[in-house]
Amino acid sequence: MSMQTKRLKVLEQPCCAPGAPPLRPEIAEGLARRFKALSDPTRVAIVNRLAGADEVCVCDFTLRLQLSQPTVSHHLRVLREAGLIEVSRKRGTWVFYRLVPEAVEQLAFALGGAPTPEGVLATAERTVAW
Amino acid sequence: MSMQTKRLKVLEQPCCAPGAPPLRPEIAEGLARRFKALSDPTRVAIVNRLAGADEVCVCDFTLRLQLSQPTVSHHLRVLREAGLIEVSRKRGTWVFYRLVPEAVEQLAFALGGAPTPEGVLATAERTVAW
DNA sequence: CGTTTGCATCGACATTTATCAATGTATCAG
DNA sequence: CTGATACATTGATAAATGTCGATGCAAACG
Repeated sequence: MSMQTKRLKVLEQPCCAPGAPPLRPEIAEGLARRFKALSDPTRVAIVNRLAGADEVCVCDFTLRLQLSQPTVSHHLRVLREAGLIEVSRKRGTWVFYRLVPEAVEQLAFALGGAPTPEGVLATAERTVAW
Repeated sequence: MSMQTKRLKVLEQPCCAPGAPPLRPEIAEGLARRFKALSDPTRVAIVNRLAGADEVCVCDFTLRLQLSQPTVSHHLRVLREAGLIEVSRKRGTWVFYRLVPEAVEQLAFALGGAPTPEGVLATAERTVAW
């Protein structure tokens, strides 16, 4: 057993979909902390970009996003400390980040989303009937 | 055709699950705005309570939450303006709020959660295998 | 009518947050 | 070793946010 024990600190129960059971305060706090990591458009864009690739170089973000390099670094830190992303690799002076799919899944599950079969996909043909 | 045309302003595509397509900036902003509504423990607790009942009186929140009445009213306003909750009924001086399930589903879907068949349930036996 | 009750709004305040310039720190190229 | 590059950290600042007391307002009660 290599040190690969997956730690899942918080929240494995739905909270916000109809029928959800009452939440203990600390669970609500943990959820709020993760939602806060996604409460900024730049960070949503970062997560979205990471969702479309295996890993992305920080330099990619500093190029695309119209923000200073420290600001980008700040947003990456917030997402990292929320457990939504992690450093996947360092090559020379480059740093690559990747998504932590389990963390995103937990949030989706908390919101009542059924666990996706493969954790992948969910294409756009669910363009909603309304 | 009664006035029941459902308006779904924003975001009907996944954003943050592996394989998600690139997001237009305004979509990322709309998502961030809704996540921000859930970025506070009190508001998560409110949504959670609303998820467990058809409707809940404001007086119920002011009693349970350890906060002043104006503060509770503030949080309800934030959630309401985010489209996550709405006033369901007014009886005398009482005001009742209810969840807007479609709004929560949208967020779950954006995070890669498969659309729940009935919009209900998602029990706790998905206590994760880890 | 006046009073009470439940909730919203306003004004004030302390804390947090997003942002940038400046600086620190590895890593690579010469 | 020297310089350059990529990223992180620090410090500062303006804006946003959570909180509360005071006030406003509409509905019910007497």
